[in-house]
Formats: sequence, C-alpha cells, structure tokens
Amino acid sequence: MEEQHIDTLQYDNSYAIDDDSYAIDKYYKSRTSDKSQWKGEETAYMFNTNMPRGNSKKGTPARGQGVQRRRMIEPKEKEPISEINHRSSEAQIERRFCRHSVPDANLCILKNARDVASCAEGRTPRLVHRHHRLTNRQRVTIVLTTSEHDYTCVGPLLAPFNKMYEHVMLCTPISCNSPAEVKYCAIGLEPEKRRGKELPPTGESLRACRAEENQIVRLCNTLLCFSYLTSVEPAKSRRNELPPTGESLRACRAEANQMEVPVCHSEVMSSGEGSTEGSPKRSWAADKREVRTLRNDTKIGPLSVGCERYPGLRSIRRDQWEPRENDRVCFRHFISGVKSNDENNPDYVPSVDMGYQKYKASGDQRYARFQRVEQRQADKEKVQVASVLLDLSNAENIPEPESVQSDNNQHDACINKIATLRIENEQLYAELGRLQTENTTLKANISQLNFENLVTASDRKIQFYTGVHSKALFMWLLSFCSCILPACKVMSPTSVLLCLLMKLRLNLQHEDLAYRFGVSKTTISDILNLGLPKLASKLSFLIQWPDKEYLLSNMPSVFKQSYRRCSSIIDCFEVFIQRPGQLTARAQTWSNYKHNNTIKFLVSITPTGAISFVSKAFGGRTSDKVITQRSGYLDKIQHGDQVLADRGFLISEELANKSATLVIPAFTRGKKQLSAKEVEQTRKIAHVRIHVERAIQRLKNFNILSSNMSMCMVPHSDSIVTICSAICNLQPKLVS
DNA sequence: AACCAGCTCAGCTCCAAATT
DNA sequence: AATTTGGAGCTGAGCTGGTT
Repeated sequence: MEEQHIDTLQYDNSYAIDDDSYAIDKYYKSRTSDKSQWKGEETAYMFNTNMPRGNSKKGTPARGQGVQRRRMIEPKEKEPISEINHRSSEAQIERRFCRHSVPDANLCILKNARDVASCAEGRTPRLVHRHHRLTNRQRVTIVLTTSEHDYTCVGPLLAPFNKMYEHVMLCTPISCNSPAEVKYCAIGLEPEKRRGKELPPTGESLRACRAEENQIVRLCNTLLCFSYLTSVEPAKSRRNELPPTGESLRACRAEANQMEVPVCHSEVMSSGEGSTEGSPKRSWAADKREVRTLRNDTKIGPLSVGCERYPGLRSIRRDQWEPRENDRVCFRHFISGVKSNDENNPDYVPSVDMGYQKYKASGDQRYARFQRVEQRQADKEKVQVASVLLDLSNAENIPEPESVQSDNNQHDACINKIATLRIENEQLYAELGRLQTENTTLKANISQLNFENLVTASDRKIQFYTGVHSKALFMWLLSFCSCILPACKVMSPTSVLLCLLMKLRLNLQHEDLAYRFGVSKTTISDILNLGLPKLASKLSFLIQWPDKEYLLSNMPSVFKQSYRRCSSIIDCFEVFIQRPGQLTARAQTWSNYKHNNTIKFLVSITPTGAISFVSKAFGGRTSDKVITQRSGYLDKIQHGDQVLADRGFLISEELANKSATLVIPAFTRGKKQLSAKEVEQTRKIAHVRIHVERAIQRLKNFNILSSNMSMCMVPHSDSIVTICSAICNLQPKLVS
C-alpha cells in the first residue's frame, strides 16, 4: 500500500475507507485533548500504516506530532512471513502468531472483542478482534467485506491492502463455542447470539473454562500459522494474502489428504484415546484438519461417526454408539468438507459415507439448492448493508457515543442523532432566515441614521444645524448651489452643503466634522476652503439694496410716522479673532471697545429688517466712520434717502453730498441736559434702531461670528458674513 | 483628481520665574 | 501682591507626498 504522510491525512476530509485511521485519530483527539492519555499502543496501531517519511528527521518528532506520533513512525521490524514455513521452529511460529494475537487470549478476547462475524467454515459467530472500538465506517467495511468474500477463522478479515488488515482480525484462536465467546454473548454485547448459549461460567467452572481455553489456544496458535503456510498457493501466502477459501480451500484439503499422514481420527481427539499407544504419529497438517473438524463438533452427538481409514468406526450407528464429549466427525463426511451450523445447509449433519443413505436427493442436488438459498440471502444482506451505509454516510460527522454496547444500540443512537440534527438543522435555517431579515432591516435603519439623514429629518434639526429656516429652504439652497459646491467623491452634495453651513452655524472643528461625515479632516478643510468663497459668491444676490418703490410699499408702520424716507439703518459689529502673529495685524485688529483682537463689519438693514449691505472685514481698531467711508456703503445712498445710525457714525457730510440725511441720537457732549425734543427724537431713533440690533443678533446666531474666530477662518470672514447675511435674509420678516 | 495619513506650524493655556 | 514674561505642552488647521 502506498504510504501516506500523516500531515496530508489531516487535511483529507474524504474519509475514504482506507483513511479510517485518520477518522479514529480525529475521534480520539476529540475525546481528549491530552495526548498523554492516548495509549501509545492504540496510536501506533492506528497510524503504523501512515508513517511520515522523508521529511522527518530520524529521532526528531514530526512537526506538531510529539512523542506519541513518533512512536508510530517507527514500527518494529517484523519477521517476514515468507521466512516461516512448515520447517520453522515453534519459537518462530509463536512470534509470527503474536503479531496477530495477544498473549492472554482470555483477557484480550473479552477486552478487544468489537464485533461479531460468521465464519464461512463454521457458520458460527466469531469475535472480531481489534484493539480499538470500530468506527461506523470500519464496521461497514467489515460488513461489505464479509458479504463479498469468504473467510475463515484464524484468518485476517480484510484484504492485505487494507489498512486495517492487521488490526481487524477474525483471528480467534479458540473454538466457536468457547466460554470466552459465550461470555461475550452473555454480557449483552450480542443479545441475538445469546440464545442457546450457556450462561457465563463462574467460580470453579470459570477457572476450568479458562484452563480449557488456554489449552486450546496453545494448540490453535500453532495450527493458525500452519493454516497460512500449507496453502496451495504458498507464494500468495508470503505476500500476506487471504487464507485459502472456497475452491482453493477444498484444493488445499485435497492436497492435504494426499499426505501420508492420518488426517482424521476421532479417537485421537477423544479424551483418553488421543494419547493411546500405537496411534499414528500426527503432523501439523493433521492437527490443522483436526482443529477445523474440532470446531464443527457442535451438534453431532446423536449421529454416527466413521472414517474410511478406520473401518472399525465406520459402521458405528447411532443406535449402537453413544457419543462421548470429545468425539469428532471427519470433514470427509460433509459434502463441502465443512460442517455447517445452518439448519438449511445439507452439511448441518454429516451425510457422506455414513454407512447408510438417509436422504433421497443426491448430495449435489441438495448442495445446489442450498447454494441458491444462500445466494438469495446474500443478496438480501447486501441491500441491508447498502441501507446501513447510506444512513451512516448521512451521519458521517457525528461523533460516536463512547459507551455503546452493541451495534444495534449504536445504530439506533446514530439514527436518533441524525433525526435530532435534522430538526436542529431546520431550526438553524429558520434562525438564519430571521437573522438575515433582521440584518437587512438594521442596515436600512443604519443608512437612515447617517448624519445627513439625521440632520435633514425635520425643520427643527435643519434650523439648529444650518440656520436655514426649513427643510424645503435647505433643499432649494442645495439645488441652487449644487453646481458650485466642491466636487467630493466621499461626500454627497447634501453633506457638503451641510458641512459648510454647520461650520458657520456651530463653528465645529474640522476634526469634529470629519468624524460626523466619516471623512478625513483634510477633506473637510478642502471643502471649507473651496466652498465658502463659492457659496458666498453664489448667495450674494440675496443681499440687495432695495428700490425706493419697494421700500415705500413695504414700509413698516413704526417707520411711516417719523422716518418715511428711511432707506437704511446701519451699525457695526465686531467678531473676536485669534491674536495674529504679525504685530501689524495684531495692532490693526486690536479693539479698544472690546479689549480684544477683532474684525469689524458694517451692516445695513432695510426698515423691514432685511440686510441690504454688508461691508468687508476691517480691523477692530477701525472707526465706524472710516468703515462707512471705505466700505462702499455711501455708493448705495440715493437722493433723499434717510439713514439711521448710532452716535459714532459721523457721516452727515458724506450723506449731504448724496442729498441724503443722517439721523443719529442726540449727543450729550457739552450739554448739561438734553432738551425735550432731543429726548423724544432719541427715543424714537432707539425704538427703530432696535431692529438693526435684532438683525445683528440673527447674524450672531451663527456661532462662527459670535465666538472666537480662528485665524484660518479670518481670510474667509467676508464670505462667512455674506453667507450668514444671505441666509438671514431667507428668514421671515424681522419687522412687520 | 481626490483622498488621506503624517508632519509642521501657529495659537492657546498653564505655570513658574522675573519684574514692578 | 499684582503683573508680566517666557517656556512647555496641547490643540487645531494647513501642507505635503503617497495612494487610489
């Protein structure tokens, strides 16, 4: 047999019949993780046909296999069977036999009996010996083998090329009715075979049985070896092939009959007569034949016995002869040469040369009929075996129960296990379907729960995160600005717009935005740096200086009484910034009013509260007047306009040049007390100027304008204020 | 071209030492 | 004792070069 590396076996899940050793190994590994508990003898038996070679250094354990495996790597040198012949010494024969048997037959038979098979010779159940419990597949292998091949006692059960050849033996060296086998049947391992058997012997009878067994075992040990060597095909015997069966067996016996030795003499085996003086000298061939006949002594008591070589016995008839315990019948009196225990077999009783004609039909006719019956029985068994094999193949991965007492029990346990596993499998499939549905639902929920969907879920949220009044307005902004938004593969346009507006509304850090949208902070930085100017440019049209007609038609009631020609209410607001590194910038942005570094913007609103003008950013130290002069605000002023401002806006001359008027609160400088008219005018101005403060407050709702603006955002401050103002203009009227 | 990890730089905060 | 100064450490944002 081609030897297979053990490592390759470990990855072979084919579970071929020849790989049963792997299945056993796997089974034992599953039973115990402590390899020290493995019996070295067992593992050696299991693996000695799969020894790693070549790659393994001598004396070095194979990788991952340890000492236990190394023991199986190096099998003991066996004596070649070809070296044993009929001239071999008893010691040689004993050594040869010990390969197949064990020293203490009694113990081993009880301990290692694993199965029962029928011997083709004796038709009686024989124990199948093995040092390990058989796996299902091994059992099937035996069943298939025994159904297709004849075999005899004292022979290996399997073919020589089978791995189990030397481990699964029908090699019982005792008779079919030995007490050991009776005990085996009696303890319940094979309940069907118990019928007609004796109860296990105890006490004195047990010791007597063991003495008898030991005596028979010693005899059989010798004859066992001879049964190999006297085959008609000695060359095959040397190649460890099966012992002679069927035709070859008969030929072997015919050859043995031609030997010039007495083959059958019942008196030799009879107690007291076997040692009579003058009896012919026995050869091993004779011993072999006698043992084969000895095993056929089950139910011949009432019959007459005889032999042509011993005419004195030939004529003995049952009515004249009282058989004794050890009387035997020669194989020549059986049609097939072998006594059968099958009641249907014509060789159930000896019928050849019995000295009388008992049956009407000839021996050949009766034997042919028996063969037909046997063939039908064999076919039926094959069908049953196939059925068992099919069941076992379905349960191939089921670990064997440890304490199974019989094949039937084991088979029933397997069937029950299969049924249980099928139910469990169906339940698992149902569970799998439920989990898949749940998984799909959860994925859908997760997609709905991403930040984009979360923000745009309601008007309240969209207002909080972006400052845009409603979701509809946000969607309009998105559709209007999508063409100018920075292209981004990892973020949708909605997310980009959200990112831009959230930066303004909440002044979130770049890293925060990156985590919220699942991108890197560099991507956020790029989006802000590119998107803010573009968005401001796109939304700048929302900051428009209104026409006079529009102003007049939409003038609020609070302005109609005193300031009907008011076109603008101006004020400045400051935004804190980080302290610039450059001293010049630091000086320019220092605000004496705020005592901090700020940037300053001029804001103009219409009487309705809409932002009509926003200047660019100026340093915090810049006065309101300068900002007004340099921001381009005066260019918007038209003839006859009225501008409401705070006290700091001293631009009356510039407005006068535009034929416009400036309305500011009265100064208290150089006066002890304001006149009543001045107080009333100041009150009125304050009453309408409050709206510009409200507008600025709307701008300040964008946290980027109310908190400390980082230096990285200062360059975008113009765009930021523009965008915030545009969004404020999209909100409802400030003054009604 | 878009994206991103890692590096660099600038600003802020805290704290101890120096100065007033 | 109050204020200022300078350094260390931390944080946030931009820059750079590699990857996709």
